[in-house]
Amino acid sequence: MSFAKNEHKQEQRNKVLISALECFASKGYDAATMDDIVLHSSVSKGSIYKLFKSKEEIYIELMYKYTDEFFEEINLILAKYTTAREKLSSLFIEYLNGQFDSYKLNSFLVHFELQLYSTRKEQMLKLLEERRLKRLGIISKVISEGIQNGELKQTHDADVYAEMFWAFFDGAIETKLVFPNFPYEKLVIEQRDVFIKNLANN
Amino acid sequence: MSFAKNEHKQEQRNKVLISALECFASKGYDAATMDDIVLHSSVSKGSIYKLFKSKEEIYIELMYKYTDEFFEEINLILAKYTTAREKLSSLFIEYLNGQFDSYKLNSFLVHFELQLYSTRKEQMLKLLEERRLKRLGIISKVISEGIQNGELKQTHDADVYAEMFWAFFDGAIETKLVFPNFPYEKLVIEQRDVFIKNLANN
Amino acid sequence: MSFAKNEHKQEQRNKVLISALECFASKGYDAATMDDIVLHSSVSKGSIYKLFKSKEEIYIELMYKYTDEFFEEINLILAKYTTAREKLSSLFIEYLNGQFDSYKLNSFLVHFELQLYSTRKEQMLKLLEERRLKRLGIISKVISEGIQNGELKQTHDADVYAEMFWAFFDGAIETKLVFPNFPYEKLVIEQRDVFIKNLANN
Amino acid sequence: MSFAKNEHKQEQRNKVLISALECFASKGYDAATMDDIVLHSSVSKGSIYKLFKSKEEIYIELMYKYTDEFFEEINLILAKYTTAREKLSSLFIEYLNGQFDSYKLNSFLVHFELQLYSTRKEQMLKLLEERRLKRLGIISKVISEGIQNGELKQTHDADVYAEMFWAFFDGAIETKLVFPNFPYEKLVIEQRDVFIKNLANN
DNA sequence: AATGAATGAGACTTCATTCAT
DNA sequence: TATGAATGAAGTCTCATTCAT
Repeated sequence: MSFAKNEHKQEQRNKVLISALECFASKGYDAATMDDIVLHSSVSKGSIYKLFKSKEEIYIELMYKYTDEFFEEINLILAKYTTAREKLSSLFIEYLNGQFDSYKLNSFLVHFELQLYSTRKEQMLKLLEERRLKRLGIISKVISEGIQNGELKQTHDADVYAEMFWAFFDGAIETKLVFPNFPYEKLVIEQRDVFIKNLANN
Repeated sequence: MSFAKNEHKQEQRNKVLISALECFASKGYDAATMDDIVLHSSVSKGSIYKLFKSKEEIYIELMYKYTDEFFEEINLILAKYTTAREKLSSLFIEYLNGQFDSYKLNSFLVHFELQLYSTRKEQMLKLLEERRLKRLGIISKVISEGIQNGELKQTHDADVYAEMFWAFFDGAIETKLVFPNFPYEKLVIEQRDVFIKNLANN
Repeated sequence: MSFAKNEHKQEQRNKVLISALECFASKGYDAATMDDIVLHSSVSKGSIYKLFKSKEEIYIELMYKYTDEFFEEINLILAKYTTAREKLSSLFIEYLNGQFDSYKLNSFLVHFELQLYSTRKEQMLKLLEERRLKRLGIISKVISEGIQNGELKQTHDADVYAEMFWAFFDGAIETKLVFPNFPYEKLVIEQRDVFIKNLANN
Repeated sequence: MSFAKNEHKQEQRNKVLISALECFASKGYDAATMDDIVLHSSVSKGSIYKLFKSKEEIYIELMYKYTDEFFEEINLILAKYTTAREKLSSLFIEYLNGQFDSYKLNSFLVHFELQLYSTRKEQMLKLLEERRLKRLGIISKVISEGIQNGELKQTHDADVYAEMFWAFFDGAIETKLVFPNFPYEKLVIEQRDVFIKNLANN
């Protein structure tokens, strides 16, 4: 396949994925139909099935896309800072301050649903487990480094605090997705202070 | 309707709800069919439709059931203790220590999915919002009382901490549901300590 | 069976038939359910099935009832008059002047539907054919007698005019049933004049 | 959509409509199933539901088709003649002489049933009312013109006679549909003579 | 290569009839 | 005898996927 052709294919795939994300977000994975995606993406059904094996494959690809973007953003932020406290603080503020655009909101929503969906799909679960550990590792590493350089308390278990970091965000973001009145930003600020104060070597 | 008949009807409803919970948990709401529920509950299709208007009504009833049981358990625990610290601590330990039986796990799973599903159903959302505020109020009240009697720091906002309380659990329980390896119990212990230490007056 | 019991049975049957007529009229035979009839008649389902073999049997019984009442009314009117002209005229005016109560309207509606329905039920068709010929004979006889006693023109065929008599009414009543604006009464008056003038000897 | 595709679609729609007409005629609207229509038309269920929104929509479309064909035939006949008497006479003879093929018989049968069915569907009733008035207008106009040019008696009300015209046909055709022995043709001839003689200026 | 018409399995739901109480 | 809960066959409609053009 020539380069140009391959590029076209990638564009098409992206068009489909972006449309699918909106369809899945607005109707749910099951309720969204391939026709919805065809309409929304302006890519014909035949072409979609050339690009993706099935509706479920689109779902899975969306997960990859979400994951890639997720790590990219996280790493981008972390690279800007040097101390553990700055890194953690900036994640709270820069990435997760809740000023999400609709694309990001949809991504989160669809991702949460997919995670529960994957409960029944061993294969998907494995992929998600990997991503979970990777996500954990990133924060764990930041904390470990902070501990090693004396910034953070030695008494704390980096892994456990990394889990706590994400548990909070998962819960808070999901709540925000479902309940628009949820005071997400206020919570994030408070949690940041509590979290860092707890870890910090005063 | 006589008492005996009404009781029978309640039993049947319960049978269906319990079966539906398992079906929804093991396949997902959309993928689970009425035939699945018929098979699992040994209640005929016609009878199920006499008991419930639609598949979705079963889903909603399940939410009510879950909510009722949830508040019942929480209140039972809180009634056993007097100080705010004991109350909070016992919630972490007694209710949420993660020794969940399969019924409870299924309830959580189905409830999380329903919550995301309800994103697209205004009416369901209202009910969930009510429940959310009620759940919030329970913890908020415990914290407020602790603040008033000097047990907890006056500087903290009871509502914000109540939100943090639940955000953590939502995130942790969901993670536990999806990833069996997730060290839920260890996390809960740690979070309890951090949470209470943060709130407590020295 | 004792007399009292038998009478009770007849009463029950009547209750069911009257209710079924309203249900069939308001929803159509197919759309009306046995539960509708149960509700409307306050006769339990078990009892209805003791009284009638099936829903269709109720339909058929309704036809018998309609037919009996039809002939009774017609004969009552005819008995009051002596000349052919008076008899015909009075049928136009007394029986068919369109001041139908809702019971009669329902009877007509259900009867028309049943007639078309019976197209596919050989057995019912036979019964209807009999009734049709009987109905025809009544008018035919009136006309024949009028011809014989010189009241009406000898050149006319009594059977053909009898058919015309009923064809008009069938068409007019059906139209009236469907279209409330249809000027039924005006038409009946005019048709009476035309019909009788045509038959009458000067 | 290209012309060829659109044409194909029209053909398919027609295939389905013709099959549905036969199914509705032979079993009745309610008793006829979509599977019957699928089998009879050799158009798959999915395709039928692409072509028509629901079973009822097929019914309604059938009404439109019937109506269109009805007016086309009537107008074709009327266009061939000039005098009112000829026009009326030709309608009796050419259109309504009863030499109906099975397609026309089915159309009449289904149409009569639909008319009664529409009693409970306000929207359908409106459409039928329009058609009724249009049908009335055609005959009314013929008679009015005959009156104006002195062919027909001035004393008669064109509208009333137009109503009588159709009432007779409705009754006669319905009777013919149900009872094959009904002497429809003989009746039409007689009715024509009576009807025209009554109107004609000797 | 791209399209979208065609397919038909399978979903939810209804309701005439039966039968245990 | 009278009841109405229980049944499950059968209905309408949807939609992921295929394939001829």
